[in-house]
Amino acid sequence: MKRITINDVARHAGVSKKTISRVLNAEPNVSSDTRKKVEKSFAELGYRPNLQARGLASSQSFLIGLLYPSQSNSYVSNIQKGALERSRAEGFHLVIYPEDHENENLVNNFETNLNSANLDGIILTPPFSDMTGLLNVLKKREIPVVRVGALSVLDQVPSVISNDVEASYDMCRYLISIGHHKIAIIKGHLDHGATEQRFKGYKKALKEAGIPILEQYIQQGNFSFESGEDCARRLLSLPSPPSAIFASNDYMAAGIVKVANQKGISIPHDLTVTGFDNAPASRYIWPSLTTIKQPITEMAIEATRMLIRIIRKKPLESLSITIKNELIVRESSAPAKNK
Amino acid sequence: MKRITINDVARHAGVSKKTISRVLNAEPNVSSDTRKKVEKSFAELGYRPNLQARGLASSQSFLIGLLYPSQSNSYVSNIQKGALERSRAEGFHLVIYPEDHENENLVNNFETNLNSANLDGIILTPPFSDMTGLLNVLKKREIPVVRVGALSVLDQVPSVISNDVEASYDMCRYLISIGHHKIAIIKGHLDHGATEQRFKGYKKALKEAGIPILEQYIQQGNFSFESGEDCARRLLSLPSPPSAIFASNDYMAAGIVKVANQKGISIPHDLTVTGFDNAPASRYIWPSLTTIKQPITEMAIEATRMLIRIIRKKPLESLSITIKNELIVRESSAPAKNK
DNA sequence: GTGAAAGCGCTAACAT
DNA sequence: ATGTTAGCGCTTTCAC
Repeated sequence: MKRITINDVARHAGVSKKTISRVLNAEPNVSSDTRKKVEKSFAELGYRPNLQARGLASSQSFLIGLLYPSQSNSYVSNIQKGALERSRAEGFHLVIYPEDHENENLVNNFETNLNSANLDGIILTPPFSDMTGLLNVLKKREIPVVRVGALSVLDQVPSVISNDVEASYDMCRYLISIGHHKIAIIKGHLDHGATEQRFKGYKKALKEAGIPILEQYIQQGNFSFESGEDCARRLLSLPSPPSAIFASNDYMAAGIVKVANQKGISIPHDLTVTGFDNAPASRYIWPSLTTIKQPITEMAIEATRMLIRIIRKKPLESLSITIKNELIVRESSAPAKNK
Repeated sequence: MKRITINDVARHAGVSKKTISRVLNAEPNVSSDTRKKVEKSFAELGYRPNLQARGLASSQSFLIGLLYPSQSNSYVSNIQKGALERSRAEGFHLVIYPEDHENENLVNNFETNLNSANLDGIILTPPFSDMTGLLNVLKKREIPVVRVGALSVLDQVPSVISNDVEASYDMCRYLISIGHHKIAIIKGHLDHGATEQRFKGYKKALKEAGIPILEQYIQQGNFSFESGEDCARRLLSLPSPPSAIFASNDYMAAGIVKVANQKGISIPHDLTVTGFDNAPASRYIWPSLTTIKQPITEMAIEATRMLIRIIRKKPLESLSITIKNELIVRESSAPAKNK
């Protein structure tokens, strides 16, 4: 089966190659008659342009790269979902690059990809969104970049974020509103920017409500299930244990639930537990977790839309877009008991 | 920053374009002296070949497509992981195509991708691995394909599978070995091929052990958490409830755990629950689930390896490769109580 | 509004 | 073992 090329279409439609190309690229200066004729030929011949050839001639690739940490989870699936939705709609293909963010050679490795694939643009997810070394290389090579979930605001590098401080503030406000005063927090991994943000929201909400922030109610976790268990054990053996524990992610919250179950502490009757992220597991454990749903897919859609605008050299409406998080109340939280 | 091309390298190394090309493609007939000289020039100039140009000249794309169902989960992440590991090592890029498997236009949509991206080969995951319509199109276009987790054995279309019948047989053998006779099963979604396979293993193990297969111990679920809850409620209100329930996936098993917890039935003391898939949630719920770990990443690695061999027109050792599943015993199973 | 010519960076086929 | 020539399928440039 011989491949149909632009020449075949040109012959079939009785016009020049260039006119076909114009139709293909939606360029102006084609009469609507000609355009129709050409489109008819496309259909009749079953013509599909060759990406490689277009790419070579126009130094494009129609490929968008997605860089994300290799030990990934549901966050990444949702990012992929969003990025694909837009790329596909605009005729781009999505090429995925999981990388170990602790790898020394990260920038080098990734540059090799860049060069060989000739990516038209790149979407960065955390923690890559804040790696200045990487961003500098990308900037020097003038490759369009959009950052998702970045912490720092950088001139010239567009980003799409959600507000973790606000979300965590909302969560704590909710806990306070249902009568909790003894609210503990389990913090996340120190390397992760979100950790500090989520802690900020906690402090803000408590301070505003006039609740003292107690050292013993602040535990350092690392986002793992096991660290959630450890911190929960410490919190629950305190002389005056908290009535609510806010874990900085769902896996740690799941660890709390396990420890509580083992100790015969009933959730939410005796203890309220909340998480963050709306991980799939948050639905499957019992009781299901009250948590924060980040608009991950939506963020990726928006990021991809922005990226394609940059690739096409169209102006951006705004350099940074914030999408709201959502509080999801499930079974693991209930009003504090009056004592 | 001007792009370094093969011409620059040729000039720099004092050889012809073609020789550079030979070194690039690891072709024979280059003296090791020349090869070294060229490689030195590569390094000094920072030369990186252009994918588009190579592709156009050799009608390749160095792109491998991964087709998977869009409502995907941890299965897909693991497939991606494996496929990437191999593709990357061999200089291919992975382009992802989530598609709705119930979409009527699937084959057409996907053909458009094929045409425009010029994929060198395609990896099919369930349920696409068994779609004959799709396979026929791919065959007609002579595009290399490898199927992961396919049920049917097809001539000429290589596949990498794991043995669900055997895994489910192993699971039931394990339950029997720790003293369970009253073993119920919750079946999966009827459209899913794995459902029947997993049921077969169950029947085989019970039959072999001389345990009668009781109608009331066989429940029809659909792989969802909620269907697990429903089936569990029915099973646990039976006059003679089972001492062990084998759910055909982890989400349904999580549903059983929830219902048992609500009813005050202690797992594994009063009831053993097992799942299938080793989904992340199986670790996070309490008690954690005894389950089957499918070698998903390994399957994808193997599939990609095979695919690249086909692309390179090297012979395949075998048309179908089977990788063993693994039984993971966690907290949700315990010996049956003697009554 | 349309077309002709040149060339993107590389490899295939054929020399030598 | 190495080089020459042509051309992959398209876009760019510039002409009409």
